[in-house]
Amino acid sequence: MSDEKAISIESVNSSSPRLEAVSVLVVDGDSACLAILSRMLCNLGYKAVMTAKRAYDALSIAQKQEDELHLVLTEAHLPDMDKYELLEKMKAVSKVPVVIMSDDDDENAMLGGLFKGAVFYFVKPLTINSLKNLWQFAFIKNRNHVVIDLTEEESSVYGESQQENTSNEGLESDSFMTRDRWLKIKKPERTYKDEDKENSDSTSQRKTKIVWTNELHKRFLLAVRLLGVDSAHPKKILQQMNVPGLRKENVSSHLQKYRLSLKREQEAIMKARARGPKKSKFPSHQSLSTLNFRGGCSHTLNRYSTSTAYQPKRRSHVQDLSSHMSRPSPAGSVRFPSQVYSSGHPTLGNELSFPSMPYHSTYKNGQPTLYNQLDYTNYHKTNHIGNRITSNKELAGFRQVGSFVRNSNFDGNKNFSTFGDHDHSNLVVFPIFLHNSTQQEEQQQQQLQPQVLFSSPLQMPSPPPQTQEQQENDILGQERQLQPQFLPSPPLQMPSPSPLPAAAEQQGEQDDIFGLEKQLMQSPQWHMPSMPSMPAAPTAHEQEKDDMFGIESEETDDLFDIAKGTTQHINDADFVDLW
DNA sequence: CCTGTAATAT
DNA sequence: TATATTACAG
Repeated sequence: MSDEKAISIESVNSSSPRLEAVSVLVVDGDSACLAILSRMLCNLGYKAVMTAKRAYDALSIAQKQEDELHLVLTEAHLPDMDKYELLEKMKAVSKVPVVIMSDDDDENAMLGGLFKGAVFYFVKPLTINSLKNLWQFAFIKNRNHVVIDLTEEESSVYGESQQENTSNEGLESDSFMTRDRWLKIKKPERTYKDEDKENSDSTSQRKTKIVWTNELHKRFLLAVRLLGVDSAHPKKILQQMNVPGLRKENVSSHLQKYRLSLKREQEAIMKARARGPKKSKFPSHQSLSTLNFRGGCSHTLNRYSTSTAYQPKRRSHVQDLSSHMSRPSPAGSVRFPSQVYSSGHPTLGNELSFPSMPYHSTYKNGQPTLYNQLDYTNYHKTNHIGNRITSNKELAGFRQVGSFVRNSNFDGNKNFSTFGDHDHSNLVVFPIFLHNSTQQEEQQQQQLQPQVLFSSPLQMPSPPPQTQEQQENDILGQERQLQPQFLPSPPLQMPSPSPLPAAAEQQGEQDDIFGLEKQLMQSPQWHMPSMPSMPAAPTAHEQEKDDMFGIESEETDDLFDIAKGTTQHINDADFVDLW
């Protein structure tokens, strides 16, 4: 392995064979620079060097040559587009990695560029070595990364060891970043061995933990439904969900849990029904939820906990579900107390009514079952710094069911704050930005690329606390505005018109569901870049915590996580355009 | 290789 | 607790 490494390093110094396979598009408004750069690149042996003086040219080239183009090297300031605008538009057109070069060595500028999707930011003047090594970025293309490990000093602030997240890719001084990144960026190929040596973390480090917010869960459910049971496998689901940063393992894990919850519900229902049809119906939301969460019946369901171990047939539930899942619309829609964010997000209340389970009536043995109607009472919300997480009943229930069953000694009065994760280690909260752009930019984008707003997850370096704050103010400021999902009017990015009127929640969801499905189909890539940290400011909105308690403590936890940069969260904001 | 499941780790 | 990871069986 060390051989391997030696070789790659060497190849960087001399002309690399890989370099010869890489074609580059150089974009610079300055003809002279353009000429020089392209000349240099040519001389270095790059496979092909194209040039563009204007951003639009670059875009069209990228679009036409998507397969042929491996890398874009662009000046930050182009005559026909604003700073970084090309980056964003480029994302819509091609996945080609973009490297920025600029005179501006301001950290904020750099971060901004990276945050907008650049894979690297060169501060001019570029050296010949830089160009020689440039090819490496071409290999980033298919990297389905996200990752961001933020880290460092922060943890020490909290007295935690940082051995874990040493692999920060991020925020470092230019030179440091350059070197470090280059080492990392190299194709994983078979160099993992030596990585092992350098940063033991990178290999074995636990992946960032995502938080299954209700939104994400809904996304998940939609995906499952859209796919139909037969193909509702992790991979497909993942694909369908289209949430950058979400990994198959996440989905698998969630799916596993989801199924478990379904199964248990089924069993619970069956049990109940067998017991006494009279009161065991669970037709109303409360009954079951209460049951579950209040722990009233813990004993009742208790047995399932043990059964988990070895149940002859598990497939069965899954199969069962299938029938449900494939059923498009519920008979009697579940009526959740229209839950509206105090934030004033009108449609979210509606979303919540999305059945998490198989739909309402199912025929089992010829008998309609209504178990699907159950709702979960444990409505609660969590505030994370800047991101509000609202658990919907389903999700909560979904979660709760599992936990409930597991805990035989369930305390009826206990608060179940399912979202608070007290594990400070590696929790990741993905804030979801609207495409990493301001609303205005967003609109511009829409005009140009109404439907395809593709953007890839960005790596967000995490600077030390104080600095970070400042930087954020400048760089992330824009995004932050989007954070609170109090967007006045959901910027719909898809053709599909009419955002669901708030009134919708009063009609059956069926229509909505379909509508949503459609929208979902066309759209959406989610954006969940990881965020270094969120100022507490947005949190100010003490929206409605009318539901659950135990929020405060969670907040605190999240603060820690976020401060450490290890928390990612999925923000509701991105749902705006979906619902 | 991909799934689903269970067990276990964090 | 919730989620991740791993091992293993199909």
